[in-house]
Amino acid sequence: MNERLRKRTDSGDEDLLFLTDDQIRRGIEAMFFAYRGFTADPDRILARSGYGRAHHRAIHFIKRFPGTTVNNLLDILGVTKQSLNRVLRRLIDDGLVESRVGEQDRRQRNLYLTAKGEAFERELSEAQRRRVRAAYRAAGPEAVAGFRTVLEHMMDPDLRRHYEALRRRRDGA
Amino acid sequence: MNERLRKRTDSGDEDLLFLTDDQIRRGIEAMFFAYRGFTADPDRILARSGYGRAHHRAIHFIKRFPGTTVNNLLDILGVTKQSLNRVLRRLIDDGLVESRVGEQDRRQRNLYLTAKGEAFERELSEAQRRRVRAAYRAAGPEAVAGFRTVLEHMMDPDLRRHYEALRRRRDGA
DNA sequence: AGTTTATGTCAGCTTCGTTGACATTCCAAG
DNA sequence: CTTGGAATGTCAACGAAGCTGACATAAACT
Repeated sequence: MNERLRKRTDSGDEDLLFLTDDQIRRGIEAMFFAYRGFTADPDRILARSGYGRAHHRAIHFIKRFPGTTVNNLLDILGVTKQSLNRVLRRLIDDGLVESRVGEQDRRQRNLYLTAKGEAFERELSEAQRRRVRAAYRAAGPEAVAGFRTVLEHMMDPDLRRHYEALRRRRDGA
Repeated sequence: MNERLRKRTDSGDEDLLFLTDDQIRRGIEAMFFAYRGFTADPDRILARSGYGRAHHRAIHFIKRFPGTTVNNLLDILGVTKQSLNRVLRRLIDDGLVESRVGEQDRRQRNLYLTAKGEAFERELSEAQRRRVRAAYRAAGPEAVAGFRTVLEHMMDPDLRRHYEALRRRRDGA
């Protein structure tokens, strides 16, 4: 572990060197550069078919929550329905996503990936997982645990709770 | 530390449970949600003045590298010069950034924040640091070290080297 | 019957990516 | 010294993907 972060005073106080403005600033820049690396591979694949990150996000969450409704997706993605609709329209027209009228509530549309959509999702997610796995492997398990911990604290708490509720609902049913 | 990540076989092999597809996928989603939180506060401030993230990025790196050239900024930001120019044009017209013709090479433009630009930069960066600092504090120093380690490995290695060379040049001169 | 909710769509605006064309400046080869 | 290519910066136009506002439709709820 970084020596500069482990120093303590002999009175036992936490050393707060990891909270200096300069350390924080480095973290901010690292986040910016890392996010670029994080999206680079899927971006290339998406560009081949004329899609963007918006399509990737929709595909990803439909894969995780098959049968989810449009409203649900709106909450997770945090965009307007007009914006999502443009993306979804294209995915449906291209035969990657299927939209079925809800059984209990026929106003709702339940969204599913088609076989073609599943294949594309696999291509995207394998590319991205490869990159993240390489970073994880290089950094080691302790670093990964810390990485996840900081990210959890950086999210909007409401969104995090909402998302975990969705996951529980999915896994519990 | 997460117990599931610490298990080892009695032969001493690393347990690779932190590299399962499901763990990686959770990391990917965490990255997505965290990045939203990470940019939320500056986004609000920027929106008040009709700016976007592109302006924030330009301001940030001009602050870090006063007198940097347009080409330098292009390498760091990873966009086309035409795209950056629009952003820079506006910042210059609004009196946040000053562009001075290079002394040795008069094709170059050296970029500086004006007093007004410095003030705006401070407002943006304080908002973002507040959020990141809160996450750091909640997660603790070990987690932060791990966070930084994983992010470093997630970046494009060439970009990382390039950026560190710039930093050394700045700090060494 | 009237209201609310879920979804979809049209029009129009903005940011911020892109490519192409072009002007300016510098440097180096002839 | 001149001239042609390389580096740099700007202008124009296009596209993707956000946004707001208005409105339509259908289903569900009261």
